[in-house]
Amino acid sequence: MKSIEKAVSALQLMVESGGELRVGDVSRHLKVNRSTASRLLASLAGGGLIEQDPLTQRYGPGILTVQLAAGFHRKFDVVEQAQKDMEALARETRHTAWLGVLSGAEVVVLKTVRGSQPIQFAVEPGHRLPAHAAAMGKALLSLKPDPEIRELFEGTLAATTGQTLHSVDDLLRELAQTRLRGYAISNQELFDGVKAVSIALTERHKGTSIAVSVSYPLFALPDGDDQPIIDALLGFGRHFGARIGDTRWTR
Amino acid sequence: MKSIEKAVSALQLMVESGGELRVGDVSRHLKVNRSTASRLLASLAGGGLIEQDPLTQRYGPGILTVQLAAGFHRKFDVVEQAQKDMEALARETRHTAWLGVLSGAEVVVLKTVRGSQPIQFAVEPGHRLPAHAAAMGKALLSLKPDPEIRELFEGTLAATTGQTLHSVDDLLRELAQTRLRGYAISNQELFDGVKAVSIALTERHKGTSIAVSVSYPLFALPDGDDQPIIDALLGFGRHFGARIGDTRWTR
DNA sequence: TGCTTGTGTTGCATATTATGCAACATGTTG
DNA sequence: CAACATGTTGCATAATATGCAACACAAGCA
Repeated sequence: MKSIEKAVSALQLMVESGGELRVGDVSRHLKVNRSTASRLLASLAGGGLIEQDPLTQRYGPGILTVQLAAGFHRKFDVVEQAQKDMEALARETRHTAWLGVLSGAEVVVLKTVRGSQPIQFAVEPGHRLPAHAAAMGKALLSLKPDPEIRELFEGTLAATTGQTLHSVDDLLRELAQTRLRGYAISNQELFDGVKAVSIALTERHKGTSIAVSVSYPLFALPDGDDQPIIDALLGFGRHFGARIGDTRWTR
Repeated sequence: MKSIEKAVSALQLMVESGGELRVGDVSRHLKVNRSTASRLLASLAGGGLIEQDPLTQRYGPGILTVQLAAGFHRKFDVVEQAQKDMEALARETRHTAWLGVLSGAEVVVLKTVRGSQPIQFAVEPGHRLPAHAAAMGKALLSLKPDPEIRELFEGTLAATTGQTLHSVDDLLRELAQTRLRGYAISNQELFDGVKAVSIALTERHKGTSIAVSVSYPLFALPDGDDQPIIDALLGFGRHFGARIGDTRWTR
């Protein structure tokens, strides 16, 4: 059903463009005539999925997206439940706490809670990070069997810093270590000068998995001792994991 | 572009069904063959707009909806800004504070802040209310010229209680009063035994309008004196309206 | 177990419809 | 004012969405 696939591509484009689309943008990126793009957007707008600003003629997300997202959050209501525990985690570590889920080979950030340190790294909810470079990504990938990982990452892995892993074999080795270690580490593999640790939790009944991480700039730990942060994260895992019925913490 | 319109209809159906859809549901409600419904949903799922639970085969909202909704909220970032003032409003009145926007002839609830009274009326964000029966709806409709209202409400108005207005003429009279009064009232027109008052605010630069209301059960005011609540709401309007550049409060 | 029923997915021929072209309308820039 | 960019509409043609079966699978039941 090609026209629907094009429509979804247009929506992805809308996200990438920061929530605003013009007919010309769709025409160019989807390589269709302007007329087609115009009709495509008009159809999406008809049902309220997107809305056209009467003045600028630009299209933006519609109310229907909010209603759909509410349904998504109901499925992942752990996100709401995690709020208080994440605040405690951010307070204890003084650094940003993250929560995300896997989407293909990327991690989608669903929530961030900033710590008390003056300089903090954080992104807006909805942002995507390459799973093989982010600590949350590794934590979530470590739940999957190796063959599935290979399928997901065919080809080379995109590098964002000099530390980024760039072969699937390296990634698989790293995931094996992660499983033994019990938590994932990203040492400047996503942002230079920033380290992060993460654990993944699975809701027993729903089967959905989330990752929670803490990120911290290296200069904030002159002695390089991040054990307190890891302990805090594992403490969070015990508390919150037990609450949502994660198989790892409840027996 | 009929196939896209069908896809959007399916998404609306998903919202109405509480965030879960099966192929059969789409087939029935859209009156298409199961094969068509199956391919339609598969196409939507391809781009991540919706997701299929591998176990139950049911479709639910995908991560893309969250990202799109984030874009929507950026457009209506008043919703975030209003949080603290709404909390103050709910605290002061001890009743639920609501925030919503107009979508056709309905109000979409974007946020509710519950008051301290033991019994509270509130709905989940994303819920739709008939605009002609809700106080927020009347407040928002009162911004529009009469002819536009007539166009929006052709036919009779659906009644949810015995008090609901059921002719467009009644509604127009009510809206005229609302404009003079400065705030809208819904006296048990939406829920029996529940009254609500509301004001609408318009962001000067963006031109987007929101409504904020306070709802309260009649038994909570034995003497029927709701002037304190109205005063609190108007106070909110002055504070928050000035902050977002509403033309009514800033001169 | 064997039978029935309900449901989701795929191959195929046909008819619906999505597409590019062109033209027009409108707004923007130099 | 000219030149350009952009959004929208009518129309003929090519692309594709659709229903019909048939199949696969699971659940309920005698």
